[in-house]
Amino acid sequence: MARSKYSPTEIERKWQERWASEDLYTARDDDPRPKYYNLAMLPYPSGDLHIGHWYNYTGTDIYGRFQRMRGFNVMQPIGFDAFGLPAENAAIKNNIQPRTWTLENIARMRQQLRSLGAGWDWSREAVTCLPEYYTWTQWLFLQFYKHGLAYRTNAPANWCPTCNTTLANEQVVNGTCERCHSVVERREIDQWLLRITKYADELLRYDGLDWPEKTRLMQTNWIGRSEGAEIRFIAEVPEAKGKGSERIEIPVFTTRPDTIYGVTFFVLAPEHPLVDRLTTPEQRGAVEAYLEQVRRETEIERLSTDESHPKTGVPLGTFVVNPVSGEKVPIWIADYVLMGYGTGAVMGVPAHDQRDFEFARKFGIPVRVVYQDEKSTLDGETMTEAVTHVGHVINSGPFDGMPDSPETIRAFIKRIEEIGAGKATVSYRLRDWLISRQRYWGAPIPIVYCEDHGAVPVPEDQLPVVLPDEVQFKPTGESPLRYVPEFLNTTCPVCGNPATRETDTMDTFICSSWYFLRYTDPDDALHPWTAETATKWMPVDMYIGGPEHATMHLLYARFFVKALRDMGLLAIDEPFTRLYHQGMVLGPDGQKMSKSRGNVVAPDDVIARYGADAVRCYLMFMGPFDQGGPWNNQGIEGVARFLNRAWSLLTETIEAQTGETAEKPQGSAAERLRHKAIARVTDDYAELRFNTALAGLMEFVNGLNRLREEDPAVIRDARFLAAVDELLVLLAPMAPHVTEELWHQRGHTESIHLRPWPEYDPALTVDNIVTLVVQVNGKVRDRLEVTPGLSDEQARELVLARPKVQSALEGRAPKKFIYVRDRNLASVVG
RNA sequence: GGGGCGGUGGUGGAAUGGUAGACACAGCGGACUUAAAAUCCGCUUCGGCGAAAGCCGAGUGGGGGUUCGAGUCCCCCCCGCCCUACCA
Repeated sequence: MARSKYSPTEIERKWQERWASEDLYTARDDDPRPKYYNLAMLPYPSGDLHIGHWYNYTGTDIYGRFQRMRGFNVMQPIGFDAFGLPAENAAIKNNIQPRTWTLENIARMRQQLRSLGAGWDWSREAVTCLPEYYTWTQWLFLQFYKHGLAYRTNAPANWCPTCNTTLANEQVVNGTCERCHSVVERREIDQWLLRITKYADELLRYDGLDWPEKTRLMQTNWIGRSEGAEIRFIAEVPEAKGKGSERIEIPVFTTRPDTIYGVTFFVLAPEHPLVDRLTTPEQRGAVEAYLEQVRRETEIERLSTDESHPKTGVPLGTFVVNPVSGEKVPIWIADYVLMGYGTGAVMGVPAHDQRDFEFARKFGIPVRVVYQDEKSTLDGETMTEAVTHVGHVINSGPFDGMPDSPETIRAFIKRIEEIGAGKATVSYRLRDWLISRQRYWGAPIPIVYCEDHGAVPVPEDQLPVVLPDEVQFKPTGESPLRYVPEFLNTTCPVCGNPATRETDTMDTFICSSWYFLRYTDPDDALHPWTAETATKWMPVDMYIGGPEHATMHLLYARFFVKALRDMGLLAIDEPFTRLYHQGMVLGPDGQKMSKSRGNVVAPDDVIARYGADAVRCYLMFMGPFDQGGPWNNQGIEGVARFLNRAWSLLTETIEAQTGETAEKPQGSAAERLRHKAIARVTDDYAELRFNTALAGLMEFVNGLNRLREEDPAVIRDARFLAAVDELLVLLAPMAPHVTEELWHQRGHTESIHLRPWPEYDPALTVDNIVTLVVQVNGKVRDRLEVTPGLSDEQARELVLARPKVQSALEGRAPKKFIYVRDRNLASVVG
């Protein structure tokens, strides 16, 4: 018998073209079915789609296809996050325009994205580096500015000396640049920030979000909300020449105002603005030496992997007065106090804070206990570590005897407020979002500087501020745009006098903070999105991407949506209703893939050899989708074999249809296999358990082949044919090309991907003979074939009559008999 | 230091408190073939007994507990990975 052979390459090309020409995956805004916005994180166009992209997009696509078959109007767009540093680095290295480099990469990656056979809605594609996109990025910046959410300030910035640019806190990893790993320095620079801190509290709420616990926790920790008090200590400025002494108040932030009687010293961050004024002439030399040391050592220390850095510091020679106890304690500076958190000043309570304790012990500062345990064993002289929560208050005047509790803290705050020394307050770890980049390849910040009018926003009708193509890349530390006179020089929108443009560009995370909105209507030339379609499609129902974006992109996008809502531009609170993180595909050696290890698997090669369907299936079969796993070159062979077996089963069954049907006993077995497969596979798809879904489909195929072995004529039984048809439908999300091909060979003219998802009959998922497992005293001792659903009495009688059960009981009478009908299990205790 | 995830055959991994190892990979044996590839069939947790069907024992990082029954739940310990890190 001449049989067609499964040759994926041909089939896949054919169907990809056909789907494109029929707009099969173009989501219509006026479709009456319920919408489903199925989103994958958009790629950066680095040049080639790597296996991680394939993994992410295969899972996303399978899920989208499943939802489409379940009756949803699925919108599954794709685009490119196309601004960013690599384009500029490539420009410098290869003497090619960043724009050219990027667009060429995009062209190549579009082909690769197509070769995956995913149901992308290409009509909605967005490319963030094109003026029709970034004009709206700039417009959004102006809205943030208008609403007081964008501001410019001179503040210390993370500076990467190699990339010659500032970095956001999120881009600093272990004190080094996340991209080039140079040690990050601190510099004072004028820069733009977005006021994300205004939304800190709301960002801590995840109402209605189906997000991984881990990701929510990471965001919560990143935001780092601490309740406490701001307390003003009073310092005396040393007498300057010709002036008398002066008293100034220095606020500290503390979460433990209840330990204020335990303060034995006071510490400022080295960068604190009052350090200079509070240094006595005697200490000036030592202080300046220390400041120099901190500047030199901080970054090196941050690099060191030492668990605890030894505490360093130096006294200023001046003192502060504790506003509650009236006591005078010395002021120090130390680099364990950070200018960027709280107020940059802390009250030192060594007995009850471990960092303060280490500092005090090192410099011989007294340790005063203000919380005592029941047995009064705490002694400031002898204790070896700080004790944070214990017993009751002592040495604290009117507060003595109060327990370690939130009420006690409130009592202290009340007292502090009464004497006018401070107030209850909340501090966050989260800082405002620094968005200025001294780089060329990004969206220009639409601001003009005028001598008379300062920073003036570019009028909206003059957008976009177009990025010029011809620039020189010089390692100056400034944006190359500064050296393009046609760009730099302009006129003030207010007075018309000569003015200069802002030459910094925006952090690319801005571009990716709203792209999911642009997808809802990417052709709108008059708005960033159309209210009506955005309302229809948002929020995103399922968002799939890597967990590494937890504290950056995913937090920024939430902030954007909340801010835009408050500006009246959106009517939703959250962008992504359900979030899912795929795992990582490792090299065959179980290690992270990297060029230096030589364990990189190139998707294009594998597809050329096995076809996209096999690659898709294998990626999903490797392990749980959220865990990933090592790539195994033999593993994909197994999956390819499975697709071949399915192909043969299908083509042979189709060919065997002669018009005559055969009613065979195996037909009803085929029907049961079919209903069981539907039940199992549907659940697995819904929970993104693609590995077990595929295992279920393999069992389905193996089962049908076994029936065929028993009686080859079964393939003309209508129930067998129905089972084989169902196999195609169930496999379609995973292997879209081969199933489409066979579906048409089967005689259908409409795409299999528009089929409704099948239902199953629970009654038909039950076998008519089941194995009853018998445990005696907890050990499996016997198995017997029975019809399901025996009564307790029937089961008891059958089981106790079994010789193996008898011998296991060794003549004892059964004390207890448990029959679990649903589990087909009996347990005898004797 | 803090937080999270995980530890199951030679390998990747299955397993609503109910037959541990589904489904695959690799391996071994066999069929087909002049031969090989491909394909198909069988075996494959470990130890012991048996000619075999099979039987007995152990077994999910280690120790304890709850339960008729624990990979799964509880307590203690060990190991690995990821994130985070002087946040007052």
